[in-house]
Amino acid sequence: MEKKVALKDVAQHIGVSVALVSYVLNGKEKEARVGADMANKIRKAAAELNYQPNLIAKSLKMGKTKTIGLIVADISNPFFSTIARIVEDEAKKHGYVVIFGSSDESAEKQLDLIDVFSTRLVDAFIIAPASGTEKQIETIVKRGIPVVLMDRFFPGLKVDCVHINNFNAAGKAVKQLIKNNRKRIGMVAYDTMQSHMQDRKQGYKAALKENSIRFKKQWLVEASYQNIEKDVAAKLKALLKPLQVDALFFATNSLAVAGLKEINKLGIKVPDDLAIISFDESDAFDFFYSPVTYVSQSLVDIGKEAVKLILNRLHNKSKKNADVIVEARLIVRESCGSKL
Amino acid sequence: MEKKVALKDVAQHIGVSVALVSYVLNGKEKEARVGADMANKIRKAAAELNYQPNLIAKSLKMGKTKTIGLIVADISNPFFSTIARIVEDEAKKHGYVVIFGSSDESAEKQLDLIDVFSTRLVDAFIIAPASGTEKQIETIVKRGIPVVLMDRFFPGLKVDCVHINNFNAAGKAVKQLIKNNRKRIGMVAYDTMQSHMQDRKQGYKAALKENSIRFKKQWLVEASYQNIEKDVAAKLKALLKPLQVDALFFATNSLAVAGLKEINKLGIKVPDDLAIISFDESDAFDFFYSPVTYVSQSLVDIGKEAVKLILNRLHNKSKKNADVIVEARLIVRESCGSKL
DNA sequence: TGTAATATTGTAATCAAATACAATACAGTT
DNA sequence: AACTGTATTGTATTTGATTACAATATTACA
Repeated sequence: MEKKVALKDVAQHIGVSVALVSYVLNGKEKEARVGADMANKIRKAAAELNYQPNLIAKSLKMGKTKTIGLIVADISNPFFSTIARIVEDEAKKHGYVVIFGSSDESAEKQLDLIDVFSTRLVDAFIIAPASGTEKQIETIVKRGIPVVLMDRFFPGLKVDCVHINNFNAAGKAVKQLIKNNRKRIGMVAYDTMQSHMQDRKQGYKAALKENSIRFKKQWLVEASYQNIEKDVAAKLKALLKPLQVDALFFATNSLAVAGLKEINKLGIKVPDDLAIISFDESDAFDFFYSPVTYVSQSLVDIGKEAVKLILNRLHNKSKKNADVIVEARLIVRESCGSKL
Repeated sequence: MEKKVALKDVAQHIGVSVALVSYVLNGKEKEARVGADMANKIRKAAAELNYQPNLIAKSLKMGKTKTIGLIVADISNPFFSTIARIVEDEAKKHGYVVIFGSSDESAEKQLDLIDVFSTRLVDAFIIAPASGTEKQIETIVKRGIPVVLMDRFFPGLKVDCVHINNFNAAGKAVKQLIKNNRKRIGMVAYDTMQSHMQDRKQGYKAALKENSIRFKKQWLVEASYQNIEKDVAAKLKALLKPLQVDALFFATNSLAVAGLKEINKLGIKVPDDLAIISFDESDAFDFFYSPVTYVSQSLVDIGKEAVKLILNRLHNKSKKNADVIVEARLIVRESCGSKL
């Protein structure tokens, strides 16, 4: 096990002060007026000794860690891991590294993660906030640490955020079902107050109303995040046996995957008996016997925009808070039925 | 923006030295023989001021960052993101945080990540190594930094690793196909020298041989990781049109997803025309019209064991290198056909 | 040659925390 | 009262790097 070589070692190796080495290796020879031959000698020595700066020491001195804390509901969910990958790539381009944490939609766990990341002095946060964590986000902002919310946000809270227009997206989906002559349209959502979910529900209801379809309470199936499988299975069964709707709109891919399994189990035929539209993508949607129509959010855009906003904050280029709306489009396939 | 409160602030607040505060807050009052009332006063002050230790400073002093660097091929791949989640949870239990990076199976990118993580002084690495990176791993070991390889490993290299027995697992899958009367069994794999892939191919060939089936070169379809989609589509088409096999064994879920799409496109019926078995899981497998039989690796075990091995190393509890074999079992469903 | 101006390089403080060692205080003993 | 021993608390160094400022060397010019 070789010991690490530090600035001091490089300096001693050629008999100069650490200051010089630091200046040269940071490209500040000009400002520090270091002689050209000295500079070369230093660079050569650093290379010879294979000097690697200690970023921890640098962080301590500079007060910056070049680290972004990413907090999502669950990194194993493809929706978030895909975003994570984009964030990773974008962050790397600018010398940042990402540490991640999964909140499981729990406010408590999220607070824990924020604390842990804070004591590690992450330079910024990118968060898909759990329900009821507005105060947590506010605290981060107050501390002067850049934050970007994604996927969800808190109306009224002054923070940068990136998300789609959930109200419209849901509306688009529901209108497509209506266009295909469906009149009794159910929705499967999470029972959370989070803005994105509320907006999807509102968008769904508004689309019904706009088309003079009277919303029925039992059409809205709400599952808890903590046990999707069981909740969806049980509550959906109640709605589908006997069949009280002719179409279903799923608020997320996880809900859809759970729901489609139950639909298969009940032997309901898509789209003839029941038309389907979901939010987000899934490999499963491509292989369902009736390829699933879905609202596609550009995860690439979400990830890229999130990092862009964070970098703007970090470089003080932004004044007031940004609210970036990312595109969402309906990918129409068999599952939503057809006009006739 | 409030300034951070440091040890010094707490000390000044009650007029004592930082040493005392440090001892007390680290639970070393006994060793340092700090008076009981003093200790209480300090704890109270720390709480009042909401003191949060600066882990960066601590890391510098202690030479430990309580951080694990996780390097996988692609964090957006559910196989790896699922493991990442397990690693995250296990690591958190022990006060560790995870930073991640995706190598895209590129040796160069992987080296980059290792360098970046090294300068940040991660305490340990968990890596699913890209092809041809044995030297990189060796270097880490030489530097005395704990590493655990997962999913893949390098025969002969002395490092801790966690993986399934790929040879046997592949054999099990192929034998199942043979049991179901398939005689012309193809395999779709990656064209890499990585041990896990080689073992799967060898297991496949051995199973054929053991059953007196003569392997034909064209049965083995090899795709490059860089463009799965096109490679699989093109090469599989060559094998399936006209149909030269009556069964296909996919070496990973990504390959299977790409392959199944092509199979659908070609209108080949599973399992009647073609029986299917894949490695790993996927939501897609559940929804394919003929539910896909697959080799299930326990990702939970892989993740947990990886962290366990790392912690052992970090606590010097381990002497020689461990080689943990995780269970893999065949989940038999429709796609692999039946006996008659 | 003396002095000012400029070019180079070194010194030392700083970041926040840990800790070896020093220092002081106080009680008990003779 | 002087001394020893233990109980408490403080001082100062260390970690590796950055950087303001000080110091020295060199060159230019009168």
